[in-house]
Amino acid sequence: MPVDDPLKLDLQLCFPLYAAARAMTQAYAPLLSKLGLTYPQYLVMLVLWETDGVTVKELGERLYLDSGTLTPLLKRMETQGLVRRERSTEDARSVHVHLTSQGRALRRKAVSVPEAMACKMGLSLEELSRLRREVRRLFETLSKSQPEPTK
Amino acid sequence: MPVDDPLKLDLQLCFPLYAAARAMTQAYAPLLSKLGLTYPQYLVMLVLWETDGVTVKELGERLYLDSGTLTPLLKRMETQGLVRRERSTEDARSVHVHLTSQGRALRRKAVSVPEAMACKMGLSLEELSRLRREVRRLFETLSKSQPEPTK
DNA sequence: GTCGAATTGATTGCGAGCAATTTAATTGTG
DNA sequence: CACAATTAAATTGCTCGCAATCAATTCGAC
Repeated sequence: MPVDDPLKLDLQLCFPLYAAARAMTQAYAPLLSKLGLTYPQYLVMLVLWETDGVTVKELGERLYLDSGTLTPLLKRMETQGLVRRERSTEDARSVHVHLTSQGRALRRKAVSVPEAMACKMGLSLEELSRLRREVRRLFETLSKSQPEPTK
Repeated sequence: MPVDDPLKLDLQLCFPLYAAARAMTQAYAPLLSKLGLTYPQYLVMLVLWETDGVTVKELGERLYLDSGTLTPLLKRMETQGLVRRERSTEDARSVHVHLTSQGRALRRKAVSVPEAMACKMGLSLEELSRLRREVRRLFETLSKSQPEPTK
């Protein structure tokens, strides 16, 4: 098998990306479990702490997740007492997600999470921001390569 | 809410990483579905094309996946006729995974995948290799921050 | 105003991921 | 040899993630 085997080189970027993303959620786990959250649930809370009362659709647009993922996830969070789901009165198709007082209160326990993670990643601020920019660019390119059906 | 809110900054590296990894597997999907593979299954095939007959444990070490993920995945691949699972004769605890002739043949259809993906990612070779190095470093740091129980 | 198209969530079904436990086999220690 | 500790897979149970489909609602052209 040649050294420059394309099926070997292929393990180069995509696989590390895949492995790093999983390692990242695993690194979050011990921090978030103290808050009773998983990583995707934490992402939902980040959006809600910033903008309470968004619809499921808006949540999906911000997190790039669809209702098939969000609906059951939000139901679990509702059972936990972190959020309330309310169907809109103006447009009965949409559902708004509101923080409960418990959900708002959880924010105070979450403020230490980002620093703890930054520490675990062991990158300088410049490295972190450069890597972020590059990964985001890759994400955008990949997103566009998945052409949504032009209506 | 202050502009430098840590819970806002937090969306900066981890979330793009998480989103990019998902976008990446979605970009693979149309290419791999022609081969009847999912992305994790493709990873298993990459290892087997390189080293046929590895054990489940070795597969797990290379892909950072445990038997809880691999066992059902390999069973599906066995049902598809791509691999054969055989319990070792020397050590009946371990299971070796072998390619079938069909699994070996699939390699020819897979050789075009890496280039197609490289195209979708739209990065130069230098960008690609730099990003790979950085993501891999991040992965290694994160892995170490998850101390395996020292026995 | 009415009817067809579009939009929003919910549902279903399946394939990962992973923690925790279980089972079976092997190793090491006395 | 005996038996405790270790190891490798498998199993269980839960949470994503997403494609495909469905139901309810709203929009828009007429």
